[in-house]
This record gives sequence, C-alpha cells and structure tokens, in this order.
Amino acid sequence: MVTLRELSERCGVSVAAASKALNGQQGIGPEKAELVRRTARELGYYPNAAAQTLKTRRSLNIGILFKNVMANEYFSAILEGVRDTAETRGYDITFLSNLSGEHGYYEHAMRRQCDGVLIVQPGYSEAEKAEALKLAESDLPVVSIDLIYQGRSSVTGDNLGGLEEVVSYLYGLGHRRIAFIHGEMGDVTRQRLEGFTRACAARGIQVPGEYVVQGQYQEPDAAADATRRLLKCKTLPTCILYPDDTCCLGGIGALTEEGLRVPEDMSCFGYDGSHIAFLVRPTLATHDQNCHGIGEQAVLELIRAIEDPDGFEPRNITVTGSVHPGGSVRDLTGE
Amino acid sequence: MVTLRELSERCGVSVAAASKALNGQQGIGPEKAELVRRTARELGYYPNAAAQTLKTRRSLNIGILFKNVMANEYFSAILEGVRDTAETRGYDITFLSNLSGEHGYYEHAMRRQCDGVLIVQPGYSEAEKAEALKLAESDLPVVSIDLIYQGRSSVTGDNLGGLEEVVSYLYGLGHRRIAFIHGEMGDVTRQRLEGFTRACAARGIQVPGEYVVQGQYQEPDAAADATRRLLKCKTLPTCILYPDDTCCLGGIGALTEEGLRVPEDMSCFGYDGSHIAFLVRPTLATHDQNCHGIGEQAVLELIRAIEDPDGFEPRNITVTGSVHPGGSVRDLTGE
DNA sequence: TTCAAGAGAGAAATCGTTTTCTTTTTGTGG
DNA sequence: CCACAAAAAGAAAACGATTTCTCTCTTGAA
Repeated sequence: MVTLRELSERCGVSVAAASKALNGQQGIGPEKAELVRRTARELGYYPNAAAQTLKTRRSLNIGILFKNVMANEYFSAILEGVRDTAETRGYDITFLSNLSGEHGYYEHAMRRQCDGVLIVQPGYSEAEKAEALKLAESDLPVVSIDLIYQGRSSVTGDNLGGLEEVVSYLYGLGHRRIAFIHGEMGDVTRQRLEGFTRACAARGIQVPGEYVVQGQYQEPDAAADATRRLLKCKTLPTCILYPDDTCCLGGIGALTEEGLRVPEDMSCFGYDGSHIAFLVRPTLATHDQNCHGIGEQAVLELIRAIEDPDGFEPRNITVTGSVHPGGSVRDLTGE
Repeated sequence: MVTLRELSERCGVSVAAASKALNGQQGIGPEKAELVRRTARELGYYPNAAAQTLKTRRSLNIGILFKNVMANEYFSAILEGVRDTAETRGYDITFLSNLSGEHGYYEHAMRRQCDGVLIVQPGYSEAEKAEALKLAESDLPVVSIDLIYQGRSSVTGDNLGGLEEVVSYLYGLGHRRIAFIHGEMGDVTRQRLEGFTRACAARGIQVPGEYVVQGQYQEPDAAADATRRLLKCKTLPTCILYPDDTCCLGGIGALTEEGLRVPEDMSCFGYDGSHIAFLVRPTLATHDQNCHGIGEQAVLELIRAIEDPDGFEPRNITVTGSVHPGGSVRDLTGE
C-alpha cells in the first residue's frame, strides 16, 4: 500500500502539504497541489479509511438495522434505495448484528464508528426490540423506517393516504363491501386502519366488524387463514384488501382452493407494488409504496442529522405512493 | 467514547496490560486480566475498530460486489447467506461501489481496507466487467459466485447435476418433448446446457434445435417472447424449462395469453426455488439452488483465503440443490 | 526603504490501538 | 540466603492520516 508519506516523498513535499493538496485545502500552491494529485493517481494512492476515521472521528459509514434482510421484496427494495443514496453521498453501509450476549446493535455501531444508524426492521422478539430501543435512545444520530421513536426522525409510506386512495379506487369500480385483512398492530397498521375507516365512512360504506381481520405481514399462510375466516361471513365482501402482495398471493391461493375465482367471484387488492404483482396472472392490483423513495429519504434525513447536528429537528417524513390497477380486481360498474 | 487509556487508568494498569487482557494474551496475571475485562463491561468500553484496523492491517471487513442487489430473490437469498455467515465469523460486509471516474471497485476495497472481496454479480456493462476483473486480478483475496476467474476460487450451484435431475424428474413423469429456454451465455448457462443435453441423450430424448431458445436471466418479458417463439414449432414440447422462477412466471403469462392452460396444455419448470414458486397458483415446479448455502460456502472459502493465505489453493465449489415438485408440471404417466 | 500582512511550506502532535522490548517482580532450587 | 529463570508489567514505537502551529518568503502599502 502506498501511503501519504511515500507519496509526499515522491513529490518532494511534506506529508502535511500532500494532505492539504488531496483535500483541496488552503496552504499549498496550485502547481504543487496539482503535482501531488497527479502523482497520487499515477502511484495508485488511496487514503486509508481507517486512519482517516481514527483522526477525524468520521467514518462515512452508516449502520443499518435489518432483521431477515431479504426475506421479502418490500425490505429489499428499501435497502436498495438506501444503498443507492448512501453511495452517491459517499457513505458506506454496515449491517448491524446482535450476537446475543457478545454485543448488541449499539456496541456494533460504536465499534465500527458508525456516523449514524438507520433502523429498518428491529426484529420481532422482545430482546431485539430492546436492543433497537437502546440504539434509539443513544447519542448516535438515528432515523427509523416504518416505526416511530420518541424524539427521532422517521420515514414511512403514506399509509393513511394510501388506504384512502385504495378505497377510493375500489369505490370507483363499484365495490361497496370491502374487507380488510391487516398486519400485526403497530404504527403502520394503525395508520392504515385509520385511513381505511375514514375513507369508508366518508363514502357511506358500512364495514361490519367481521370484515376487519388480523393477519401478519409477509405471512401468506396467515393471510390464507384469515381469508377462510372471511368466507364464513353471511354476506361475502366483494373485495379483500391484504397487508402486502405476498399475503395477497396467499389469500388468492386459499380462495382458489375454496373454489372461488379471482377476480370473477372475489376481488383482491395487495400492497407494496412488488415485482411479482405484475408477474402473476391475474396481475395484482396493488398500492406501490415507492420503497426506493422511502430508503432514499431515510438516508438523506440521516445524513442531515449527521452533518448538521445542531440545526437538526426530528420530524416524521411521509413518502406517498400510488395505486396500480391489476387483473385481481373486478370492475363492477359495467354491469 | 471510553478509550483503552481511560480503561487502563481506571484499573491502575498500563495500556499495554489492558490490551493484553482484552485480547486474552500472555503477559498479564489472571486476576488483573479479569479486573480489566469486568471494568470494560461496566464502563461500556468498545475497542475502536478504526484504530485496530490501522494497527493490525486487518479490518474484519469483506467487500462485496453486487450490481442491482435486490432486484431478484435469487441474489437476495445469496446475500442473506453471505451476511449470516460473515456475521457469525465476526466479519462485516461492505458493498463495493463503482462511482465511475471517481474510483472503481478495487479502489473502494482498498480504501476501506477490506480483507477480501466476494464477487457476486459484476454487472453487465463492459466497464463494470473490466472493473470486476481488475479486482479478480489484484492481490486481494477474491472468491466469486456464479462465474469463474482464472486462479480464483468460485462457488456455483450445481448447474450440471441440477439440469440432469430436472430432466430425470420430468422423464419420470412421462415427458419426452422438453424445451429449454436458457439465459445469456456464460459459465452458468454453459453448464446447464451441458447437463440438459447430456441427460436427454442418456435417455434417448431427441431435442430438436428449435427447442433450445435463448432468453435472459430474470427477464420475464424475454421469457415471454421466447415462449411465443416456441409455440411456433410444428410439434409442441410438453414441457418448457426456464432459466429461473421469474422467467417461468413470465412464460406462464404468455402461455395464458395465448390461450394455453398450465399445466393441462403445457408444463413449465422454473429454477432457483424462490418463495414465489410456492405462492402462486399453480405452484411452480422448480429446482431449489440452496442460495443460502451458496452464500455461506462463498464466505467460508473467502475467510479461508484471508486467514491462511499460504496454504490456500483455489478451487471450484459446487453446491447441490434439489428438485421441488409443483403444480405447473403435469404428470403424463397416469394416462 | 521599511513593515505588516498573507500565502506557502513543513515539523510535530495526535487519534486509539497493538506489539516489541525492557524492566521489575515472583517463585524455585541449591 | 542467593542466583536464576519465568512470569508480569510497563514504556514507547509504530500504523497512516489530519491539523495546528511555527517559520519563511513574498508582496504591497506607507
């Protein structure tokens, strides 16, 4: 490895001068600066990030808390947004791990000198949630996605508006009996329920209690069960909303097994706007959450918190998505 | 941040002694060592990874080359295997980026002091391939997945055996006219073609040239086109093999549009064993590549190369998968 | 001609560890 | 009680950058 010392000797200047040249700072003449930069390129000099971090106390490294990273497309897409944005701003990302006992997320972030942390999916166990909370209450800059920590910025999809849009869309297609299978209770689910209820009320749609059923995010089997429960209602809904596309597929599977055709006998509506929604037949009507945008906004907000700690005011950012029509919803108006 | 110096003062020992205690080395008495370790825990001391890296020239950091990371489940699953395994071995992973002009993958890896690099998906453009090659020809430990570099270890799914298994499975179900839509030419595709041809030949299955069509990995539209081309054959195949599950769905979409039912009129076989394969109806028959295992093996091999550079001999590791039956393939024997 | 100000250059301290080498302490056998 | 080896402890030099401070040299104004 070629070091700053070697580089400076090759150029016949001091280490200090070379450093200034590479960082474009005052205190070195333009022609010498140029010489240093050219020689650096020729010699294949790269600054040693460890040394820089040690000295400057900035690692240009963002820790990210992600349990079961790739299990579903929703989080993958967010991660992609995070990565792309971090990259162009010169930051690397490090997955924080929680080797139980050994060290937790916070310790990991500290060891690696992370400049800030993004909490995307803290995991479901109590221990994991506690570890995540420790992070959220630490002195590190923290931004979370899809859940809200006291005094911290958060980024979420527009669940409230999203569900209103979905209901509005279905209403326009003539649906009046809409069931809602939702995920586990939490910030996201509460917002969606509120949006759903509000939108239905605004249109005079009655929603019987049995139409609102709890499922689990990203668990097609739970969605299938919930769907079967819905089929027991005396008056069947004309459309079922699912917490995400994966669940929607699970639900459709159950419906098919029960001998119902989608969308002829039952309409289904997903959420997230994943790729599969457009791949399967019938294609899924879904609400595209703009996951890339969510990841992007989260990183930008975190970088803001990192680079201007004083002027920083925590806030909740909402990223709007849009309805994507698909073959899984039937148009009831033409009849 | 509490440093080693503070910790040592608190314990009334020298920095050197404290360091030895924490690293479990010789040169410090057992009771003092215990005191240091306990105090470290109480004070919340974490070693500064930057300082350690600087001094030891080992970063416990693995660079990973991944273009379009999360676009498809196959690579996501590999990444998950990589991450899990790296984590338990104490390594972090850093995504290598190629900010064109600025610096390439190699520069990034060097700056971050990566101990080694995993090349998973170098990207498709010539420039990206060249950058990846620079890495493969560098002095860094490198292991690649799904492609082979001269003098480097690689890990791939068992494409040869995989296709033989698939053909054998289909043969058992009575299929004698099997078409193969394959991906872009490369190490993987060549192996699969070889496995396919060999297995067919071994069973006396004639494969007309028009049954072997080029598509693109992870491109459902290309698969749909290729499928339509196949439908022009005078004698239709009874089953079509696709390069991956995503393509399989694309193909099924095309078949559906052409008025063919799956599996009644045409059987379809995917590859990869992704989650969607089990979610859609009919479920996809597919070949589970054991992506997690591929990622795991790759990391283990890389760590071997890192930690024992002298005794290291490059080799090609093959991870075997298995056939997963599914509703998209029809059993022709019962008739 | 003289002086102050400003730019250009470099010496040296520092960041938090690890590691080598030297010194001190301890324990053992004669 | 002494000599000697072995273990324990510490001092100090790195690792490769950044940054502060000092010093020198121009340059322009008085």
